[in-house]
Amino acid sequence: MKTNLSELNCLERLQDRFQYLFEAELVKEICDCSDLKHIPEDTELMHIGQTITHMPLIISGSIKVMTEDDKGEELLLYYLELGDTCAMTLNCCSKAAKSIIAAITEEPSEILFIPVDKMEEWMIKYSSWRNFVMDSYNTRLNEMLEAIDNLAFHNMEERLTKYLRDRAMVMHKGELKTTHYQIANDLHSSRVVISRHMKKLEQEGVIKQHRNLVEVLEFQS
DNA sequence: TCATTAACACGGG
DNA sequence: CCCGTGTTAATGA
Repeated sequence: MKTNLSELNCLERLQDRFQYLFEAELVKEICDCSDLKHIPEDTELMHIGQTITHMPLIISGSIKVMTEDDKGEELLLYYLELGDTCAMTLNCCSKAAKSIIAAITEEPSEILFIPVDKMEEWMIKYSSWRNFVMDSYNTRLNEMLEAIDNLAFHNMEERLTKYLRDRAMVMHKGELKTTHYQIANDLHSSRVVISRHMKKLEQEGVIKQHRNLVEVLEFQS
């Protein structure tokens, strides 16, 4: 049976996505005080230094979370998908904290924005919310460790392969609409190096290349 | 040895 | 013509 999600209202959509995660009253409360937004792809939701006022909850689509060095060079940390939230926003309830990461939509996404001052209240009120926040911390910490591991122990070719597979996984398809330059930017590398490794990966049969398109071959969701 | 930067050629839209 | 891609040469870590 197919459900046309775009015709459901906010409460129904929340129940559809989170009924097994949150108590019914919490779902209702989330619905009452938060804002569901449709965001086009490649939109910067948050930049470094921006004050955090809302926490995002991903209903559909995906977001890439990047860090930045002092020269403004970027590095991909991890992706956020359905049901994920950004752990960086979780520790700043009622404080005017500033973001240390940038968040950009990878594809058109629907995101629920929850005011941060609700977080503390719900932490006390709902055990499902506490568990959700704890799980998010855990998941994000593991992903950060994985990102560090990648940087420290793997060369560019391994990083590139992992990057392509991860990205195909997030998009749920093997075709990635991207350019060598964008990949170089995400991996904090140069296009020359990416072009060289991409060529090699193509010869090895890992990927197939077209202009503005990369096919990740041995991809499985 | 491998990454980066700059520079150039080629081809498609 | 502009952009994405392939390649080389020089330099650095």
